[in-house]
Amino acid sequence: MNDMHADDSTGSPRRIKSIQTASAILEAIQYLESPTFTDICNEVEISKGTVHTYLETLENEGFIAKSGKKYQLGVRLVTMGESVRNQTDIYRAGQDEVETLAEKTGEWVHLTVEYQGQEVTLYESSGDRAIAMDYHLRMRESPQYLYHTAAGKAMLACFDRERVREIIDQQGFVQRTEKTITDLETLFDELEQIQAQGYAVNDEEEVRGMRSVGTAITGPDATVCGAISVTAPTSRLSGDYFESEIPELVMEAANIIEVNLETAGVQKPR
Amino acid sequence: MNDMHADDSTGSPRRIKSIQTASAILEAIQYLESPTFTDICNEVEISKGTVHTYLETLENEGFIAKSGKKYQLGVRLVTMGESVRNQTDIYRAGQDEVETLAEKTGEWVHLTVEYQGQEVTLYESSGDRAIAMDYHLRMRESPQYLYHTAAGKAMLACFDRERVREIIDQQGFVQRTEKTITDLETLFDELEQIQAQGYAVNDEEEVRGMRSVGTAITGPDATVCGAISVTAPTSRLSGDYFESEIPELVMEAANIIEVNLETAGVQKPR
DNA sequence: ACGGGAGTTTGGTATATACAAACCTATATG
DNA sequence: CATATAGGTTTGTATATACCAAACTCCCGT
Repeated sequence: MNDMHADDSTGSPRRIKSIQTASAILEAIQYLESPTFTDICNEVEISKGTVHTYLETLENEGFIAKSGKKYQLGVRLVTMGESVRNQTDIYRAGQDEVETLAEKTGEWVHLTVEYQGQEVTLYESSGDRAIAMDYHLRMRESPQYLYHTAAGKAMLACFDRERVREIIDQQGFVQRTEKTITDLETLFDELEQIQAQGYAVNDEEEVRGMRSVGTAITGPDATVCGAISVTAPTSRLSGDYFESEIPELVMEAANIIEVNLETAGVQKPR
Repeated sequence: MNDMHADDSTGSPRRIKSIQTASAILEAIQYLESPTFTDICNEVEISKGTVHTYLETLENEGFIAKSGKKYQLGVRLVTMGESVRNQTDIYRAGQDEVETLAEKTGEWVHLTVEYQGQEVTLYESSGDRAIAMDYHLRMRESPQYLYHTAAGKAMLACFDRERVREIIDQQGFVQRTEKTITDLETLFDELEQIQAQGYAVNDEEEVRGMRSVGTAITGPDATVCGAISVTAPTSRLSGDYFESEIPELVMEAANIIEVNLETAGVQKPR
């Protein structure tokens, strides 16, 4: 008695359609930066009147805010986002270590997690030599493809290969630079290597002139729960520094975070 | 229990009920920290089956995440929250100045905005002497009452007194310490004083042993768009330092942010 | 094995939703 | 100045859908 009205996606659990619609509208607003009413109508395929009602409601609930004629996501989401971070174990366990690593290296350090096949930045810290702010802004705002970054690849390397295949099947390969990985075979080869050496590198695969080194963080239950990475311009991140010193530091940091997670888990197992 | 067409304020706009319900569920999850299914059912007065459908949908959309039997807000909210901040003028215009001020003073510095009569922290930075981390965690996560904090009072002082009255009418006075303001008259008197001297202080009114100094930030259109404050233990924040040096620094920072806002507005007037 | 609490699925129905089209309201256009 | 046009809001209404209750499954403790 499974399929009655063979509908979309997995199985047929009931869903609240209005929430899906609201979600689409929020996504449109986030994507379009500061869209006007009609911008939103054009993005989502819903009648004007309906969109209007949704916007009214979302604004009333604090999910969006209207300033002048433009819509934006609302500050309530800042509060909620903060709440998520503080409840996420890896954030609490890793925040200090990210800062320490940023100070040691002087570069950008990111603490990320995987979410629905993409990479989300939970926390970041910049050392005193860190550059390319714009890029990092974008990175914080929107999820990234896992195969684009060192931290992402480090997490992929821990996943079941079947799962990796599913993620890629779903997303396809998006080429960002001439060095971006664009086929499964290359990716799988690299994942093997990452597993062997314990860390991943990103050699101008996402942004030209930028390299990074990342490694996965595993929780007490032995599953990956995130990754940490150092990012810097190729000019500074090269030679022995790139190939052994930084990887060493990154792995050390990951290790400390893992220990923190372990002890945190002991403190409140429930 | 509720009146049928409970339309607040303007006219009777249509609303999507499902979004309101979803919002209530999200709020419950945030409030209850890591509730189980039944916890949520008890918090919101909706039948089990319905709650189930909502949770399925919200999880599917990334607004919440289930780990084991517990529900939490989902990482999508982190991304969205970050996006809000980066699109908020005062955040972009003030971030650097907050950090500078934190370095200069060595204490906690907060950049906040008003939202529905409450105070939301957009950004914060801690100097090297900053303490009482727990308190600041809470502060970031949940909105605060404006009359509890220096930054909040600084904003209130810029509001129309009628608006202040409305906000208080709605919220009532919640006493946190023996120094908390608990009546309108005292509040209004203080607001006058704040307007006169250009900054507000919080003398252990929210947390015992903690003082702060804050001032409002006005945008190019001459409306308040936020506030900045310095917070430190009473032992360090006293005498001339408390009464003139720090206020001086805070007002200077606010001024710089206002200039940034001005020029930012000129750059892209759209 | 049994009871019961926790969570999930299902049927039916009241109603909330979403469309279309009418309706305003500014801003351009002739 | 009149008119056109796009941007935004409101309303009537058929129908999709959200909601409850109750049946059901699963899991845990005894």
